[in-house]
Amino acid sequence: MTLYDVAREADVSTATVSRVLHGHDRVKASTRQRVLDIIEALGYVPDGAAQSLSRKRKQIVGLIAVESRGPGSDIEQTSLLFLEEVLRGVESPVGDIGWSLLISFMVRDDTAYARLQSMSGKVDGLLISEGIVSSPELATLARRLPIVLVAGSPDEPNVDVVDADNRTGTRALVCHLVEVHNATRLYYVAGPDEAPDARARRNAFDEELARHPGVTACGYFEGRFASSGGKLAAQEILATPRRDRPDAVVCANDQMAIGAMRELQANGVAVPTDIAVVGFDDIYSGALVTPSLTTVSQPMRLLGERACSRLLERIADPALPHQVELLPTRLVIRESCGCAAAPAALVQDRVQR
Amino acid sequence: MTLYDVAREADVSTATVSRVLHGHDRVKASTRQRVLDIIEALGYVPDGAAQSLSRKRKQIVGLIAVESRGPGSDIEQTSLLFLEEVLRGVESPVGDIGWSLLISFMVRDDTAYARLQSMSGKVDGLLISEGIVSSPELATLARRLPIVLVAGSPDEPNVDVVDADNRTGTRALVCHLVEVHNATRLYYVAGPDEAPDARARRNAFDEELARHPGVTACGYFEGRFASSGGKLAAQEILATPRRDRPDAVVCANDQMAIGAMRELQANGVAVPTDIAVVGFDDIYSGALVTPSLTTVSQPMRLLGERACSRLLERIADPALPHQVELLPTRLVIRESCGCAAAPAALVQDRVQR
DNA sequence: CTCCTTAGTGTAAGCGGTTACACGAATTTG
DNA sequence: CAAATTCGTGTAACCGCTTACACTAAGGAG
Repeated sequence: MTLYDVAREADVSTATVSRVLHGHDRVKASTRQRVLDIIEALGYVPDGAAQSLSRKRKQIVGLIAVESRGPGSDIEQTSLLFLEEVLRGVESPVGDIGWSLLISFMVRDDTAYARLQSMSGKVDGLLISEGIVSSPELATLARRLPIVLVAGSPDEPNVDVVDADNRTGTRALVCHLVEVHNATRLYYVAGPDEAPDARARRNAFDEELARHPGVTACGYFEGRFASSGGKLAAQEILATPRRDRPDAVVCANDQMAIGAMRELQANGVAVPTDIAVVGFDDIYSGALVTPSLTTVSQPMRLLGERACSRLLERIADPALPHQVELLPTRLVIRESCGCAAAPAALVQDRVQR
Repeated sequence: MTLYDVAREADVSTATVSRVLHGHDRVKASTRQRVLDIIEALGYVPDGAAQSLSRKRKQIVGLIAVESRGPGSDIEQTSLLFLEEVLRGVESPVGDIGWSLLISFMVRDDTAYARLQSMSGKVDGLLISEGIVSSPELATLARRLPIVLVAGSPDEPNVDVVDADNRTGTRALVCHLVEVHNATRLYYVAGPDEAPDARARRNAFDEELARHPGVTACGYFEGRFASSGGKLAAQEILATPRRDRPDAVVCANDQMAIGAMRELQANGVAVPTDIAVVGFDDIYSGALVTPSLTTVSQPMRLLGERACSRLLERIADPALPHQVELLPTRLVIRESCGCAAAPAALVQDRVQR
């Protein structure tokens, strides 16, 4: 079932069928109708590969999702909830113009670059959700096709970056703990250092702390973004004498915050009375736990949407200057920071720069 | 940067380059090396569209995800958590053989069929996650390319179906409530009737009830799979006189169960003491709420994996007989059914058929 | 030393569309 | 009414890769 079959059947040339298919040129109404009828009758659908080849445009964008299977970070806990929202965001601009989305999960290993290469042959542009390949490799790729980093480190040349404003979000959160709840001893549960957003959040934590004399970081723990990491951090805290314990535990994501909170509670520490716990991401579960989790909300869907739009712009015009776009985050005050069980209203804080 | 450029540079024919690229034929070692060096130096990557066209195989499978934006079912609550796991399951067999995954979100509307058609031109086979198009349309599609229904109604001809065993799971759950907790008045919060799994669960609920004389369904509510639906159902229950209330509320998914539970609790009804509440799906949040949610776990990742493998098999051999495969579900007993806060161990119940 | 294999490589015909260009017919213009 | 447009359509090259087939050179068998 090809264009030729349709053309023969309708007794026209393939050019005419193609014209009918795309409404481009002027085709006599009667011819058009005849061709359309044949197409309908034959159930003809154009072959995407042939179209891509001929148009020199695949009309496909690729999305690389990181599949972290590292020890201590199982799938459920890591990127779950994050990817799906981003995905929907991405699909929206892509679908609007009739393009498609090719997705691939990759582990950060030595096969990643090869797989990326092969993927790069099948798409017009790439959305990479994190630094799964080294910087030089990325640069090589970027020379061949447009690349937008989603939540990546903003220091790559030749790529665009769209990210949530981890810095401002984290600082607002810390500021809230210090200024509203008078926390003076903060404990930080970080994400893996190779994740750019984990680094950004941790740096912002330090930065904000530096702005408040008398407030100290009384401990760090690298929890790898898994709830088990939060649990381990909590155990470390529980192992210290009561008076050396922090006032508040700031976690680089919600899963770890939930893990930490539960472990503290299971050992008789009241949250937030004894120790406050806060997270980052605003996952669905955060609103359900007791006490409900104070956190920072990332516009995940918007993240996907903006990244994809940017990519499409760049595909359309590769000469565009490269940009870094930071999307605003929003402080979500709930109970685990020590605030009263507030009405569902979400409070918006602002940090001074 | 095409195959021809490489061929010219290496002073061989395109055929030889192609052979080197795929290791198929015997190529002299020295030639091979020279070609590989040139490829490396030029950073050549084969064009996917051209390969697809030439091979008559796109090496791409499509996944259609339902995007329900209907009233009362926002995105977060509906398929969240479901899709992502399935996705990862699907990607695994696909990635193993170097194929790709094309994904599209679709709303069930009048454009769906057209979009599906267009998608069908870009892939070798389709994974459809629900009945987003009518049965005859599906049949037409299935005539042109292999289709596997993920969690679909098993009565389609010409398509394969892979689904979780909603029936057995639901029956085990109901059986548990009745036999262990002596529930006699059950209230059912259903999903939207157009969703095949919603229908399957509801039917199983009725079926199991019929097996227990003296046990009655004291109410139904269609909650559209959103937690707000659970809330509304709970309000309906709260509006009835205390003695007319159910012993247990069985929800077609966890989000609704959580919604119902919170609304009941907010109005002074103790769960599970006054009324038990159970769900379906075993989402991450279910373990975190208080009381923790008794539910049925679906092997979502396996679902994706099996569906995809089946599709690949069918693409390889279209003559294969069509099959329906039901994947086992697992009863997850926690607290919300009335069981004591058990150790983390998960209990496996079994229902007699 | 001829004939037959086999290794190694090239030629060129597709794969299924798109589209620049060409061309006759119909229509408009002066 | 001839010339200039405009309309409607066909011809065929091209997109980049794969692969059947053909061919040469070298090695082995008789």
